[in-house]
Amino acid sequence: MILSIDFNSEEPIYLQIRSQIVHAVATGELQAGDALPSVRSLAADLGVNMHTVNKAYAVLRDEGYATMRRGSGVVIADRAASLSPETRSLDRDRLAEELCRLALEHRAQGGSREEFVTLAAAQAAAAYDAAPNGSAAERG
Amino acid sequence: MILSIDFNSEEPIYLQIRSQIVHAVATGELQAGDALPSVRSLAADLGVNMHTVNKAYAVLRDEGYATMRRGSGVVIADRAASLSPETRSLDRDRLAEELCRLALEHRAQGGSREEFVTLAAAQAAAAYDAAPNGSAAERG
DNA sequence: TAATTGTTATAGTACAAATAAAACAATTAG
DNA sequence: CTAATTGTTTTATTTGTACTATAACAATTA
Repeated sequence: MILSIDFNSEEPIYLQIRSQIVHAVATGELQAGDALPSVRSLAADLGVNMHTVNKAYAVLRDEGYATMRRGSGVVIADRAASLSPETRSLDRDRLAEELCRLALEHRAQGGSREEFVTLAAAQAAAAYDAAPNGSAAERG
Repeated sequence: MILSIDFNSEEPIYLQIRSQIVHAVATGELQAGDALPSVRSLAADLGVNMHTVNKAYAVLRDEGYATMRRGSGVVIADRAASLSPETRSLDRDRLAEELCRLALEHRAQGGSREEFVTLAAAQAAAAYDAAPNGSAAERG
């Protein structure tokens, strides 16, 4: 798990950290039970402040991706098992909302419905192909 | 064209204004040649500062959605006709990037590829159905 | 007991968002 | 031509977020 920070990016550092860890969870590079580096050590590795990493971890905890316990550290959570149906539904609503926004902007720019759906399917395929932990066949 | 501002939202006011106008362009409620209210009058209507509206309009101008001329005002542009192929390609790249991000987060949350594609298709259909200016059949 | 870990507090710098008041420049209406 | 309207620019203030810095506190682990 190697993180790279772009200090010139408009995206806040703590969100860059958060996104890359979520990415690793998506691809299976990080799995439930895996330990994340401590707040202090990751901060030292990245050359950022301790609080910046702590904020990234706190976001991951609030989103259900990780659990934090002082003394023992931060561990990737079993999100599928720990999520309530309500939270799951909220996630789905947020996804729908973002897709709606993208579709509308695409249309405003003169793009076709077919083009949007094709592009979405292509990106989904790419996201579900990136799998360092196993073959795509495992997920049907 | 009625705009509503949520002053408690995390989304900046000028982006709320921008988004709702893009929304209107997408549905056809606003078309090329249509005039937008002046910076000062819209600011007065919404109860915000003149500069906030001006910034929203400037963003729309930079994105190719509108043209601004002092004395005459702000007018919706014919975006499809005025866009260069390079800009069009950049828009497509940005869309792909956002879809990629959403697909990865969906997978990280335990969602399936099929679910993502289905949801994207549904939102696209909704976006292309919202049409106050004509029937869906007009666009094939 | 000592080290490590997350947590909290305080303070300071930097930047963006929004507001405010005022003036300037180009276009339009009378 | 004149006056009103419109976008543009300048300067300044307030507010909130991001990030850094230092320090201490609390729970777990070795």
